[in-house]
Amino acid sequence: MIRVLIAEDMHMIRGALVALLRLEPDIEVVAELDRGDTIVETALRTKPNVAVLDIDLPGLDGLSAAEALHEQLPSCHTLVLTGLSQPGNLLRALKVHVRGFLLKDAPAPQLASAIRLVASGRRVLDPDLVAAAVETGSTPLTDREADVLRAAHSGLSTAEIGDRLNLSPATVRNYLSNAIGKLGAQNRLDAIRIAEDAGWL
Amino acid sequence: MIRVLIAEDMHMIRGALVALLRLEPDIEVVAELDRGDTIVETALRTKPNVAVLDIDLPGLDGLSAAEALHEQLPSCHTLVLTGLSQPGNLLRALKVHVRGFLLKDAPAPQLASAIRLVASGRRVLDPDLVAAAVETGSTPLTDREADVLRAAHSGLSTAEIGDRLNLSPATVRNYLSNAIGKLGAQNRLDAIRIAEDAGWL
DNA sequence: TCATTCTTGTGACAATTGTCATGGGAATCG
DNA sequence: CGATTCCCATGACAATTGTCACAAGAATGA
Repeated sequence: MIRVLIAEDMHMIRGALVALLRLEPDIEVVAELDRGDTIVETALRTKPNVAVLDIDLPGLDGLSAAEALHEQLPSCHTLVLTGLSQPGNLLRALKVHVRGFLLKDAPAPQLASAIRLVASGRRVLDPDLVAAAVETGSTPLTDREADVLRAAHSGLSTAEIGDRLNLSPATVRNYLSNAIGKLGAQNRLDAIRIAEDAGWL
Repeated sequence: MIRVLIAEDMHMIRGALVALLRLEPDIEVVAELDRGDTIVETALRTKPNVAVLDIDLPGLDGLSAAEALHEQLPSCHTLVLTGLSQPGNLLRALKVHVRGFLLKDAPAPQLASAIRLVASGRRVLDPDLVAAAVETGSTPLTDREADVLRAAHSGLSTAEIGDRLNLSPATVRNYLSNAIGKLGAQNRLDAIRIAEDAGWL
């Protein structure tokens, strides 16, 4: 029997996924969570073989949780289940020892089979996704550049970003200019779009 | 037996929702779709009592499909199932005679009960969502202002927006300035964020 | 018909944003 | 110990963006 922990913030989706898994005789859902910051403690208590994690979770994102989980409960392998195919996320996932990466757009039966494969120690990676991820590569942005872009993302002006990050407005503009250049964008809005689509944000 | 059509673009989610509904003895899923532009024809062929539609569908968005469906097959009532709670979408949904509006964040059992209520002619609306929708109201933007904001949304410069919409750059800036003012935003990025969150975009 | 709103445009001005050169301090890595 | 890369900052300049006043034609609706 494969013991599964599942973390997905939208209740109905989570319930539906659980219903899907209940149809499988060899799979048992031992924990359901709606946030990321309780994943490790719950896993330590319920000892799942596979953790199915959404990336976009409140509290702590799924990839950070996967990293902590790998350290504290190496016997539990992680399968990431995400909606958007942002290539940067796949690379980050591999770095934190995620064993499987599945899109919510994949055919429904693949969930159970991916869980079985991951449980048996194999990896589950869509070759097209891997190719796309390798092609786009990992982020060209420095930490600070990414910080500034994230702040700009919420519609703040240069001055406000400076306030929020304790930077001089001129420095903020420099970082944004760097980011715009590195991303091949035309302006900050364009840069935000590009970084977000790539999963670098 | 309640006949249900379900349209949701992410395959695994759709499959999971169907699995959830198969547990209900009085509900039968008669059609599964992954795009919006085939909803009406499929409904005319399969005669569902309830259409469960995601809003964000390729081909044709769920609300436009709901409108067409209401005209061509009035016996079929629509239940919208959406991820984000953009208040503007709820208002638009009511305008096109949608009978139920459910978030993917709602508890899983509510899907079946909402389907039963809608099938029996009742409405299913979360009071909190309705209140939020009434509070934010409908869009203050004119069609053109919304067009320009949408174009700006993809990171285009003023000149490019003008090219795309056949407007003088000065006119584009006027529209953006109007939109920024109406939305109480600080700049175009902020305006885009506000309009998007409200579901006005 | 008249008032109103929407669409489109101009020109001028102010404010913000993007670019570039330049510099110093901290950290990392051979 | 250098070399390199980040981080943070200035100042100056150019380009873009945001604001405002103003205007004319089209459409809508009372």
